[in-house]
Amino acid sequence: MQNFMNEKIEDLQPFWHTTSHILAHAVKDLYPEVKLGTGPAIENGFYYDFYRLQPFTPEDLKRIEVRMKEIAAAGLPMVREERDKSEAEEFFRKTGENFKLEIIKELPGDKVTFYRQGEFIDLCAGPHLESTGKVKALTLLSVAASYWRADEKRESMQRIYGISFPDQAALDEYLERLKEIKERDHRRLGVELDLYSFQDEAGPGLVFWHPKGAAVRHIMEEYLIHEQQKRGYQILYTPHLSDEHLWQVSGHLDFYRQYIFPALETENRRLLVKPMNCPGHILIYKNRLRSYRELPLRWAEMGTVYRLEKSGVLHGLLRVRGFTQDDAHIFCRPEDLDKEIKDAVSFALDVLRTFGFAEFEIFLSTRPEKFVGSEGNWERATDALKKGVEAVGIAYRVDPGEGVFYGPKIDIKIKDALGRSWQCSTIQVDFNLPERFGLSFINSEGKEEQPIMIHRALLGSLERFFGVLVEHYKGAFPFWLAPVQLAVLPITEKESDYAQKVFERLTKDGFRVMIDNSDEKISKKIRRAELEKIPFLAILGKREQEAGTVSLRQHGKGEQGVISREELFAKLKEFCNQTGGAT
RNA sequence: GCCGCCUUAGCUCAGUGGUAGAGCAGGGCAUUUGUAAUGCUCAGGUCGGGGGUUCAAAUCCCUCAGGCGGCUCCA
Repeated sequence: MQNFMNEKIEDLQPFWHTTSHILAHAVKDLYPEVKLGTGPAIENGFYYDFYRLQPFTPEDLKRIEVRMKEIAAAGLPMVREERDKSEAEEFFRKTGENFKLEIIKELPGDKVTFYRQGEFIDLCAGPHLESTGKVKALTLLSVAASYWRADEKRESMQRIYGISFPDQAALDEYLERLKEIKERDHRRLGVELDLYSFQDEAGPGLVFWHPKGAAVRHIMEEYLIHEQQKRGYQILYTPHLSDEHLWQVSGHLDFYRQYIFPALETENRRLLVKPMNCPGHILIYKNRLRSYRELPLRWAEMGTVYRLEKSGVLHGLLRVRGFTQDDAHIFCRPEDLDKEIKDAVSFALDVLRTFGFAEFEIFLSTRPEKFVGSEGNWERATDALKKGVEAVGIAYRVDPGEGVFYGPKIDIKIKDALGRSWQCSTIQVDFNLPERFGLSFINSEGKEEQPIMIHRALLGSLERFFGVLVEHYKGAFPFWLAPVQLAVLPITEKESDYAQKVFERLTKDGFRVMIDNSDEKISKKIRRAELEKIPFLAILGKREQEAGTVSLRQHGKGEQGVISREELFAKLKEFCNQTGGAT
């Protein structure tokens, strides 16, 4: 989950922190045997970690919440107390709080601070509210496991999450937002709108695109391919399997092994399913001698890759095991780098805007501690990236040392309709692979020179981006993307011939149209089509048939009046060209 | 992968030891309808798979799979 009203978060931190103490207080009251971990404020609320053998049940949470409300209502003052470390250690030894003891031992200095509210005392640096009474509205949200000190070898704690506010209205607003997030969840909408599925029989993290989801994906792909071709990219296809040797040369077997599916043994080879597209593109590059005259080469592939993600991290379409990247690799001369980067950045933004996103966060990640290539090259590449970002006129942030070992990169995140951000585009300079594969071209002096390689994905993974789109539009895709753009709804059987005529004409014109010939009342047909979030409905009754018109209805907007068929075709044509935020 | 929870009809969910239920969706019939749910009727489940306890298991236990919430991870 992302920030809830950015501007408020800082103010609410002590607030949430205090509520986490109230949580711990309540838990100790009700379950004295529980041992306390830590309980900070987080981006959206707070949590507290507890060590307890039995899991907390939903009923437990209810009891705890009731007790918390009592503690809050009691208006206990939060008293800060300074203690000698030895005294504090003695205290926690007596109370058996071994996790607190562990923390104290690692704290610098010989004083520590406690916060006391009524009978409850906790080791804490603060700051806190002056009284528990400030917390007027609170709720517990969930309980989940966590490792003590985030170490999977240590004790498993139970982490209780909650949130609180100074008034009930703010809490209600927050819960409303949670509800909204749930309603937009692409996993729910994927089922409701029959877009895609996962199949137990096939395995986790593998996407089955149903006709409607596939229709959207196909439009996305066609659009991307077309835009790339307009910008001098060429399309490649590379095999899904290739010899293990290739992955040894690329280095993936060394540092990416845990994500590669086990090898397929065939005859005298061991084949790996590709987790990346780059080595394949490189083989094509190396297939013959390259001249500086043909650079830059911009090679793109809708490249489907498979990565063995741990089962616990899979999440709908956002984290899968098989996905398709809108991948491209640009091989260029060092002197072309600036232009190629600049073009790639503005290309990425164009594409993201087309899909309806208007707000971006751009990150420039620079050289990490461990790196390959020369410092001079890194500097030049980082400089090129910087210029590329500056050219598009959007503020960006530098993440020092966050680059990958093989080169600096630019990441672009989009903000969706709820203000949540999602990582999409990435533009990375690579000093590693050209070296490993010994790439070269013949320069104008007839000498061999190493090309610079840029990895670039615009949407990232089609699956993931599709999931984000579903949530962004709440399943109501804009006209140009909608799997069904218009539904023809005859009012009675008597209009079915006319309806068929309209349906066929629109279909022939290339629109994605369905016709509802079911034996239902028109209001039922409309309801069904509205629930499917079809952008336009053409309702045809006796009057329309006689006049050769259609009664048009737009999703979410209701009746749009009666228009002629020609007007309808013209209108739909126009809508086709409306990308970006338009419906 | 780890911890916890969950898995009953296509979907959403009742049913806690005595051999399965509702609404929606689907099929059929009637109805021919004017902008978000016409009525009647039928069909649909080896209760996620396997094993165990018991006279008897959707229900209790074990195990596997999948999902969910987190943790960790996401060069």
